[in-house]
Amino acid sequence: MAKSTKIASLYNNVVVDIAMDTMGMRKQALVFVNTKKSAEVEAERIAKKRKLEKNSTEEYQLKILSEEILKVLSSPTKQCKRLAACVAKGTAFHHAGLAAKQRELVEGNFKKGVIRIICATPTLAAGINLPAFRVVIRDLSRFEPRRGMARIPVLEYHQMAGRAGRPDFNDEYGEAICIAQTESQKEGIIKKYIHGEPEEIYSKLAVEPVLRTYLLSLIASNFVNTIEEIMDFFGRTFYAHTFGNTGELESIIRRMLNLLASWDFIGLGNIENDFTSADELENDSSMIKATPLGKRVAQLYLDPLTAHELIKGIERSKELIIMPFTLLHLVCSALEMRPLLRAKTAEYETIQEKINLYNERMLQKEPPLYESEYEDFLNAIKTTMLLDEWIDERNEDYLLETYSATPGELKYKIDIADWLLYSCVELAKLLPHVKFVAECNKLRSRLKYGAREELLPLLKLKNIGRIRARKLFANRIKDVGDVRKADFIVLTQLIGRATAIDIKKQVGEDISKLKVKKNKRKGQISLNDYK
DNA sequence: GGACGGTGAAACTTCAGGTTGCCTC
DNA sequence: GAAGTTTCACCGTCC
Repeated sequence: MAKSTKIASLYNNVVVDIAMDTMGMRKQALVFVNTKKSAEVEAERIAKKRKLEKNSTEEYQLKILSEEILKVLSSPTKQCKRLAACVAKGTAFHHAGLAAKQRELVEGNFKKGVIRIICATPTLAAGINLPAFRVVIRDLSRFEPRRGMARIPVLEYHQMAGRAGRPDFNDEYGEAICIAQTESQKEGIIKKYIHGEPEEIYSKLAVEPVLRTYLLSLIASNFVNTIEEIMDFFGRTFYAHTFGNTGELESIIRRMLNLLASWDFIGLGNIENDFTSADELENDSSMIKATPLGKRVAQLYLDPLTAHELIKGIERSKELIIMPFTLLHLVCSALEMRPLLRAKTAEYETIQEKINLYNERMLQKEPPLYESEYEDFLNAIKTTMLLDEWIDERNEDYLLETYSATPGELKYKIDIADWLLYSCVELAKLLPHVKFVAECNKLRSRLKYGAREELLPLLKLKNIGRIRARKLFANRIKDVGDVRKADFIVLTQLIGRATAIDIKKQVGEDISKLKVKKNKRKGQISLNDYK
């Protein structure tokens, strides 16, 4: 049923008007925008206009939540402070740059009705089930690298608009609102998004990294072992179904087989490793098998090209001193790490200095200047610098200011780097390169905690992260043995009573035998208590 | 006259997201 | 392509 709603224009901004109107109805809204920055700015704009009743339950609830959000990281970033300030007014922004815990809090408290408005990038529409009475789609276009500003797909519009209405909360209907600046824009939106057909779904199989990954895993799992079987298999895929003609696919497959063979990931079934090109095969029914290396690559779900580059790096490292920076650079050069941080013109000098510093020891070679890959190379170095500073114990706030890398993005990069380093370990075991395995494992621990090497012994203890470990280390408690020897009072002063008891227990000391009495004043212990 | 603050136009900068692996000391 | 941010010129006010 068509229903028209008039919303008063009071704030000189359509989104703020709609948001205030929604809250006035005691309902909730989701606002979708096309950049992370816009999500933050829009949430702040609404928050500034929101007036809460003084000393109300709502104000109190939001204050508590706001404080919780601020405390998520040990040192709050500018982003944390902005989010906390918004939440104090019942609005929030939501995008992939948030710390995981903050996302959870925002989502959970929107579901509970504590947060009334969320301004979000499409993250929210994709996976999470967060319905709201109103959905405001402010931006229907988005910047795309080679195309400039492009209209978003109809399917994506449906994803967002579909969040409108909460039947569980007795909403009889929901409202999805698009913002148009002009009358002609309005007509365009109605034509494309309201009455238009969604796009066809197409197969991504012909994208080379996907194809070579599947090709290798099909061979490695012995699902297909001859060119005939391979062609037959791909002939029955959705890709072939959509495009009909498999001629193009077939030529790509043959090219991929040649590559896999030249990288030693596949070989002939009877005598392993004895062909370097699929063109050498006598016929299409020759038995093709994965080599042990190829099998491992397939098990790791690695793109064979990435695996090949990693292997080259591992081989190269045999003649070099392996350093954390060069290891990180090796994984940052992999396709899986993209999108990389973008090197800005003003940063070229600092980046160049890093390159000069490590140049001779780099596991990935520097491409020639002025070639198209050079920009990627600089971006990879900048991403490496971010991770290198992280393992040098820089905090999230510094990293956000220096690299514009939000806590959420940092976490994502760390996860992928960890997976690639794990892959390096597995590949290096097969090559074999023992020293490389050890260095990778050490680096993985440092990456996990964001700590220097000297803290690793302490980080093995549960409930000890980089902050507490650094405190202990600064007080000459440097490993498990030192923890065992350490005075309980000193430990308590450094990391708090509960954690002190906990880690003493972990190193095999039963603290209850130490007759520790709690002082009247909370958490404090006097010398007399410790006998 | 100079320091300071406010304002607005012009120039500049930046742009969503998030699968896979595993046993390990 | 457009939103958001930064920079800078300009103006008014105050001491």
